[in-house]
Amino acid sequence: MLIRYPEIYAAIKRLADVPPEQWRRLEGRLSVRRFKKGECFIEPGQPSLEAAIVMSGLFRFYYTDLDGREATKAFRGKGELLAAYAELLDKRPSRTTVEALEDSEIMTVRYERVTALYKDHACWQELGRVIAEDHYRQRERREQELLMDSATERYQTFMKDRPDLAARLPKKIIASYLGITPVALSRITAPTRTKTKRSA
Amino acid sequence: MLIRYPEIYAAIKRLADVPPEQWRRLEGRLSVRRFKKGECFIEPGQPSLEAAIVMSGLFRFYYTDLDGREATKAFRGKGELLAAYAELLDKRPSRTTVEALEDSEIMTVRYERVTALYKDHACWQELGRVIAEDHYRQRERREQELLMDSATERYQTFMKDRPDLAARLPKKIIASYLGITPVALSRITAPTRTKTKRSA
DNA sequence: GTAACGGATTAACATAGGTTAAGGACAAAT
DNA sequence: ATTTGTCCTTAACCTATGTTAATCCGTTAC
Repeated sequence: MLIRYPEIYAAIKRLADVPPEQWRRLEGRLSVRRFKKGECFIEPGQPSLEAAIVMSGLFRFYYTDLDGREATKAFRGKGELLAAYAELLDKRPSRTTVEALEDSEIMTVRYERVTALYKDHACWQELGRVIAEDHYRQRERREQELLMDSATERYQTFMKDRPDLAARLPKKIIASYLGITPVALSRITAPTRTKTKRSA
Repeated sequence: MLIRYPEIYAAIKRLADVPPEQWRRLEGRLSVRRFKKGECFIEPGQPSLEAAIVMSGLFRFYYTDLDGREATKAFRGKGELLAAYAELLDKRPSRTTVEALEDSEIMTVRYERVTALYKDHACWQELGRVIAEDHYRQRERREQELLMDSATERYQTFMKDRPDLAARLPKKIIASYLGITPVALSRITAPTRTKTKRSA
């Protein structure tokens, strides 16, 4: 029996040492799902049971609060993981929305299929560990930015680190990711006065 | 051979299913270290090689930026883990300070002693995974607060979730954790006007 | 005891970012 | 071609929080 999705397997192998015969146990459980721009993979209140890998397209994670204000938590593109991670771990319904920003295609698997493998082979524990560590780093970095950098600095960092996304995204989404309003972002990008650093 | 630190072993067992014979392999590598109030377990620029468990006392993690401003990232007390986590993972020098807020005692182990065990028994991968997942949840929760809640709301959440810490900590440290100045915190706690929600 | 120091509070002022509203550009729908 | 809707920008005004500085209090050092 062959590897059916060599591209996904290669992506997984980059994270953890999953041998082919283990991979085949998961591979059979994968299903393809397609999303049109604007459709949601995860909506708040839904039980959060599936994880996925993005094959093509782009997704946005965001919180919505009681007043309807949203804050964008992350973007995920090709080869990246799609899951309401904290909610999966806690088996809680999601408070997060995961929305396709472009027409997209993903491979999904029920999360319990993965956790069921934990006891059979250390490679699955390793995969879980590496993914959790990756996620941790992203969150920590962002926490530090939110705590210490002004909106202008966060904008500059974003433009430097993710020029690809900056080009693909409407500015209001970028503003939401930076934790500011579109109006505030317009002020930052306006040509006239340049303000750079939060004062000391 | 007996378990030498049953209390620590019990704490570990709560996280992952580490059998006694595996635990003994790590236990022999633990060393006790003591810190007086104000001393640092980790300082910026140091290579980050050790992880530890707090036996008694209290520690504070904080970033320092170029202008010397600090932002407190987390507190860790008895039974909790002490490590510059992202820096350990990346084998980078720490950008974080970990400072004892009270006279404290910890058990340390070189991080490589732990990673060396990963290949020998799945329980260590599991432990690593569970710890990373735990850390992830903490960061994600805080990111959401910073993104969506006003300083007043963050203060109220902190007082509700960690009344124990609120009682033990000077207010300037709490302010630093909330991402505001001591002056701003004083305003929030001032008796007169009560302001609660960020407007919609 | 007194001096020195660090933390907390308050006031006065400065500024970043939010809110509202209006207008313009562009795309999709009719 | 007109309409509609969405996004972007700009302006005017408002509020939360930062900054600086003065004062007070409690602790530690002398």
